[in-house]
Amino acid sequence: MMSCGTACSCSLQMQFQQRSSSARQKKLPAAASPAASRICSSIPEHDEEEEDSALLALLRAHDTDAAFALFSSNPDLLPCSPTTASRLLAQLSFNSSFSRAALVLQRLRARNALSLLDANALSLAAAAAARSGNATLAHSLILYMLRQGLFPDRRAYTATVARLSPASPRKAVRLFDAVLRHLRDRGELEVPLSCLPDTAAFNAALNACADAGDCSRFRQLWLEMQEQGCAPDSVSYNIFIKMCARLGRKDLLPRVLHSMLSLAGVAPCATTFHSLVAAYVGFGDIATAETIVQAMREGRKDISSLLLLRDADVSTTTTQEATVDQSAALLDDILLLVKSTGNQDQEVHPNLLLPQAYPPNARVYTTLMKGYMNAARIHDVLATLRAMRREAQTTTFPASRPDHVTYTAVISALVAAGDVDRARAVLDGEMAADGVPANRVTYNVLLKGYCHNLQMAKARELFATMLETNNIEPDVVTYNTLMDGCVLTDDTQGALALFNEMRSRGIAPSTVSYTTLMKAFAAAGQPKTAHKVFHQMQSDPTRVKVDRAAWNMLIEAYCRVGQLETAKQVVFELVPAHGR
DNA sequence: TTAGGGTTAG
Repeated sequence: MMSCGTACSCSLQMQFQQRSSSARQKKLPAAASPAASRICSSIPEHDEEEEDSALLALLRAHDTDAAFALFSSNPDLLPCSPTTASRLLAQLSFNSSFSRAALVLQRLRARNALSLLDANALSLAAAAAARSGNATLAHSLILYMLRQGLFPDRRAYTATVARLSPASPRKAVRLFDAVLRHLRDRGELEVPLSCLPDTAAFNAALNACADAGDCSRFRQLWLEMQEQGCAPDSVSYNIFIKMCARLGRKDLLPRVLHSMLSLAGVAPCATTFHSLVAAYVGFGDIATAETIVQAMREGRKDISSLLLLRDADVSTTTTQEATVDQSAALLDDILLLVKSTGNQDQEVHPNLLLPQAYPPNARVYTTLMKGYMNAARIHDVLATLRAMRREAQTTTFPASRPDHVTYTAVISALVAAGDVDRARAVLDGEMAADGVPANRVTYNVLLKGYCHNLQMAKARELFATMLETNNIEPDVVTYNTLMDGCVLTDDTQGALALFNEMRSRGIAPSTVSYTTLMKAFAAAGQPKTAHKVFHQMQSDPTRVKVDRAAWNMLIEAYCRVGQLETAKQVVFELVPAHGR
């Protein structure tokens, strides 16, 4: 665990801090740096020292709140010693809301004083930034540390890679690579143990590769982690399943489970089966997903051989699928490698059993429901809900009790099937009876149902219930949905009013909000107003991305009223912007 | 510290 800087009892941490401060000294002698002299000239010297020691005293007394109060009450106050600055940031990052730590960083940066911070404080800040959802800041902090020759703690870069991955998986992979390179370049003896990657760190990077669809890097990392003594665990294998799913390698799924059981000796976890069900659902193979869920309900331990046998049956009866992408073929290699590095004495058992039973939980069932929904099998969605409630009541599998996500999935399926009344009945009926509260997403789905059914009065009534009776704050999706409802009912002014209401609530419009508002004006035959909205989107301070749909909407607005020349001009404007 | 169910446009 990273030290918060308050105790420093761990000798390794001490060693680490000493090393990093000597590195800093080499780079930036505090007295000679122009930044430092500027800071010193802005405040009388004795005051600065006094304030610094007052701050340090509070921090040493573990009164982080008081220290922050002192810091924030005086905008000119800047900790001038590395100890105070690092300690302030470390303690705020460790046990306070991140916005406080961010303020300290902001002020230090504005005064060019980031070099006061030691590796421990920067690592804690990066981890806190990642935890609070600020992936960009966490990313910059880790890169800054690398540039300064400091070693980020593994928890810091693991959290950062994980937080970057969903939106920018390639960036996440690059960051992890940069960290590995940095560690390698410094030689192992110098690197503090807490900075070396562990299985969790590699898992975060593997997951980023899976998100990026980067099979070849995935394979390298899989090998590299083992070279570094980090054995893949069940999470690694779950990510492997996800990678197979992304690359269309349905054929590998039974082999992954088999390899983990027989050759690597890794016990699956509940999520392994969830991942498998999700993968099969993604392939549209509901029958196999059902087989797994049914086997889980029966408490069977032979799921691995069940899948292998099923796979063998299917291969003989169906023609081979389209040729496998070359990079995806690398995954075969990994399974072979598992074989060669695994326990050679252990016999490959065709009827390998799971170490325990894995009863299905609400997540597994909800994933199966998604499969039914995709196949428009609404009766099976409802049957699954009934089965879950029955199972939970008979207490065989309390984990299968439907929760708010399950109910939202059911309501979503009913809405997709065009049955809003039934969807509403689930909200007021089963959901209420089970004491499962609806959340914003549930309401958003139902609102979409009413809007698509052109029942705007009902939509507005539900919107009011959501806000007033249940105190659920709307979000940008809520407003986009309602605005779209207005467009569908030719209510241009209504759409505009909602757009403004959203902004007055402090909710930032998204690209979809702008496009929907443009759609309203386009439908009303007002291309110029649509164009104004487009300009607003381009100059939005929250920097929404003007995407293809927005350009298309603008072109359509002019085409609708027969202004083809203006539409052409827009196209010419678009062409250089998109390089076509 | 990593995986894994539910929502918005064109």
